[in-house]
Amino acid sequence: MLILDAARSAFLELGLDGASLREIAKRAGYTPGAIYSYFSSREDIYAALLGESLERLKQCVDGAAAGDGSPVPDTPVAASAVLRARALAFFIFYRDNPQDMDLGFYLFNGARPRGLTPELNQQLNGQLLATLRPMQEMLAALGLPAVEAEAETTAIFAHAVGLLMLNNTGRIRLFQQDALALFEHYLDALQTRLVARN
Amino acid sequence: MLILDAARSAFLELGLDGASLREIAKRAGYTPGAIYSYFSSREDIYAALLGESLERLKQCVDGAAAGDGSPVPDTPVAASAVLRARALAFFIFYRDNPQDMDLGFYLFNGARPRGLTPELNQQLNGQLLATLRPMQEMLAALGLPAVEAEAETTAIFAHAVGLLMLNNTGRIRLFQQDALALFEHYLDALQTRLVARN
Amino acid sequence: MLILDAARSAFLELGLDGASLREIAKRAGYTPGAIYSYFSSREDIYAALLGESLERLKQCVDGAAAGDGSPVPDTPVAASAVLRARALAFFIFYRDNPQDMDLGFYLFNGARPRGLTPELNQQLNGQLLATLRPMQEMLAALGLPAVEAEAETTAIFAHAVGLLMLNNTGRIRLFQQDALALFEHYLDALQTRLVARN
Amino acid sequence: MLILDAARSAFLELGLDGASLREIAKRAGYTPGAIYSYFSSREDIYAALLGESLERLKQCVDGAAAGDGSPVPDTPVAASAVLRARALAFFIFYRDNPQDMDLGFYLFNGARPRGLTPELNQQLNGQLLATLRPMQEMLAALGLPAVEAEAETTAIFAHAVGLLMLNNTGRIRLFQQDALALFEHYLDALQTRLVARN
DNA sequence: AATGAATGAGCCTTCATTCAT
DNA sequence: CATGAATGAAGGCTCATTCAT
Repeated sequence: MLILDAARSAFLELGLDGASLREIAKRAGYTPGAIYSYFSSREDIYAALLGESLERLKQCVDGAAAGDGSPVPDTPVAASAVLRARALAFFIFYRDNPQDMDLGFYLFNGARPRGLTPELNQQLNGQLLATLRPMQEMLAALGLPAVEAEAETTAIFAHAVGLLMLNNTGRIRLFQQDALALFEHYLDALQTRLVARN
Repeated sequence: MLILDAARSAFLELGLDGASLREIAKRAGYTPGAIYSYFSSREDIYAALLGESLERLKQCVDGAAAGDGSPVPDTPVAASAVLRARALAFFIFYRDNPQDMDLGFYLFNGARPRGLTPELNQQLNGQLLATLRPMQEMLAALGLPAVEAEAETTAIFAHAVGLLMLNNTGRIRLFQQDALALFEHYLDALQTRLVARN
Repeated sequence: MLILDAARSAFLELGLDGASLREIAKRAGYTPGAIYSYFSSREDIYAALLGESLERLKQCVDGAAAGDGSPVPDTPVAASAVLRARALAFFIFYRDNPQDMDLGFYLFNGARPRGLTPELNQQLNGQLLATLRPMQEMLAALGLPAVEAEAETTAIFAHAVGLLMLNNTGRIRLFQQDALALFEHYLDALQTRLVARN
Repeated sequence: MLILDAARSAFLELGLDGASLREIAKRAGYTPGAIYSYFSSREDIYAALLGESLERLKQCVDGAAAGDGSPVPDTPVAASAVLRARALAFFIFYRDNPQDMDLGFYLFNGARPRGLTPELNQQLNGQLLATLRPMQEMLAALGLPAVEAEAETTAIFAHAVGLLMLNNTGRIRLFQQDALALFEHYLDALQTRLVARN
C-alpha cells in the first residue's frame, strides 16, 4: 500500500525521529490530512509497519529451513540443523534490517505499548510468537520438555536481541567482537548442551 | 546537584521524550535559560546522567564481590563465584533501574552518538568497559585465553542486555519466563562449560 | 496576501529586528506555525517581501518615462530626459520607502545571502538588474559603448545608494544637505559629461 | 583596552550578530557581568568601537597626504592631489575594513541612533565630520565657495559609501565592475569639473 | 572590579492532529 | 477520499541584563 511504502522508506532512511507523519505523507504523495483516512494515528502506521516487518521476519525464518526436503525433520541431527538455521535467519534478519528492531522496541515499550490498542498489541505479539514457535518445536523435537523448550527459545531470542543491540548501536566495537560469530558460538554451546542431555 | 536530580526524576517519570529541557528546568526550580550555565545542551545533561548511572553501576558490580575477604580469588571456585556475583549485580542493577538502560541506549546510538562529543563518548565507553573488565579478569583467572575471555564477557553482557530488554519492555511475559531465572540458567551453563574445559 | 501585508507592516513599524515570525503571525491573525504553510522560513518571507518591493520599484522606474509618447526616444535630448526621469524615480522610490532599502541590504549580504537559496538570490538579482537595464540602454542610446554604459549605470546606482544611506540614516543632516538636490546635481554633471563627449 | 580588543576581534570575525556581549566577555577573559563595570550597555561598547574606528579612519585619511612636504598645498595641482589622496584613503579604509562600515551604519540608524546617548551620538558625528573636513578644505582651496565645497564633500562621501555598499555586499559583481576603478573614475570627473570652473 | 548564577523574554521551527470544504 | 489551512503546544536555545556576593 502506498502509505506503508512511503512510511517504510522514510523509516529506513530517516529513522524513527525522521519518519514524521508529514514526511510519510510527502513521500506517499498525500497531504498530511489524507493519511487519517487510512490510519487513525501515527502510531497506527508504525504498528502496521511493524506487522509487515514481523511478517517478513516470519517468512525469512520459516524459509531458512525450507532447503531440506522434509518439512518435519525426523532425526536429532536434522532437527538441530533446522533450529540453527532458523535462529541464524532470525539473527541475520535484524542484523541486516536494524530499523525493524528499532520499530519493535519503540512500539513494545512498557506494559501498555505506545498508543497501541490492546488488540493491535496482541496481534503483534502473536506474530512474534508465531515466528519463534518453530524453534520451540525443534527444541521439543530434540527432547526438551515443553517448559524447558519455551525457556530455551526465550534465551535464544534474548541472546540474539542482546547481540543485535550491541551490534546495531555500534557498541560491540568496544569489545572488538563480531556479533554473528558470537551468536554462532552461543548456538554451538547450546547444541553441545542438548547433546549432553541425551 | 540540583539540575541532575531534576533531570533524573523527570527522566524516571516521563522517559526520554518527557524529560525536556523545560521540564528539567521546571523541576529544578529554574528557568530554561539557567540550565545553560551548567550544561551546554540537553544532550550534555543526558551524558552527565549516564555518566552518573555508569558510576553507580560500577560501584554496584564492584561491591558485589566485596563480601569475601580476598580481593583476588585464588581458587577456580572462588573466581567462579566472584564472576557470578558480578554478573548478577550487573543484571539486577538494570532490572531494577530500567531507565538507566534506556538512557544508555539512547545516547549510545550510531557511530557518533547523539549530540555527544567524541570525548564524552569515549569517556562513557570507558566507564562501561571499566565495569565489565573485572568479569573479564575472572574469566582469565579461570583459565580462558585473553581473546576468549573478552568474547565471553561480551556474550554475558549481551545475554544480560537481551533479557533485560525483554523484561523491561514486558515482552518476556509473552514467554511466561522470569528474566533473572533465565540469566542464572545462562550463568550455570557457562560455568559448566568452563569446568568442562579444564 | 495577508501574511505579506502583515510582514510589510511589521517591517515598516519595527524594522528588521522587530519583524519576527511571531510578530508577523500575530499581525496576520495567525499562530506562528501557520506561517509555515506559506513560507518555509522567516527569510523566505523577507525574500518575498523584497521581490515585491523590487517589482514596485521597477514599475515606478519604468513608469517614470512613460509620459512622453514614444517608447524609444529618438533624440539625444529625449534619451537624456528619460534617463534622468528614471534615475530620479529610482531615487525617490527609496527615499520615500527607506525600509525597502534596508530589506535589500539585509538580504543581499555576503556571497551567499542570508538564508536565501541560490535560486532566490539569482531571481532577486535579476529583478534588480531588470530595473536598472533601461537606464543602461539610455546611456547606450546616448552614444556610450556598452562597457561604459554599464559602468556609468553602476555609478548612478551607487551614487543614489550612497545618498540614500546618508539620508535614511539621518547622517546627511550633518552636512546640511538635501539628498535629492545632490542627486540632481550628480545627474547634471553626468549630463554635461555626456554632452561634452559628443 | 582589553574589552575593546575583544570586541573588535569578535566583531571582525563574527560580524555584528556574532559579537554578542557574551562572546566579547569570553574573549576578554571576563564574565558577562564584569563588562558592565566598564560599559553600561552593549551599544555602548559598539559606540566605543565606532569611536576607535573613526579615529583610525581619520589617521588613515590625514596620513594619506602627509607624503609631500608642505601641510598646506599652495597650488591647485597640489590641492587636487591631496584631495584625491584623501578621498582614496577614505575609500580604501572601508573597502579593506568592511566591518567598520557595518558598525557605523548599525549605530547611525534613524534619527535617534540605537541606544546612543545624544552626547555619544554628537561625539561620533563630530569625529566623522573632522575626518571629512580636510577634503572640504581642499575643495575650498581649489576655489569652491564654502557652500559648494560642503556639498561636493558630501557627494564624494556619498559616492564612496554607495560604491562600498555595493562592494561589501558583493552586489557590485552583478555589474562586473571594480569599485575602486569606479571611484577613481568619479574623482577624475570631479577634477575635470573643478578645472572647467576656473 | 568582578563573579556567576539567574531572569525573562524572545527566537525560529516542528509536530500530530483537526476540520471545513 | 482528499485537501490545505490552521491549531496549539512544545521543542532547544540565545540573549542583554541584573544583582547578591
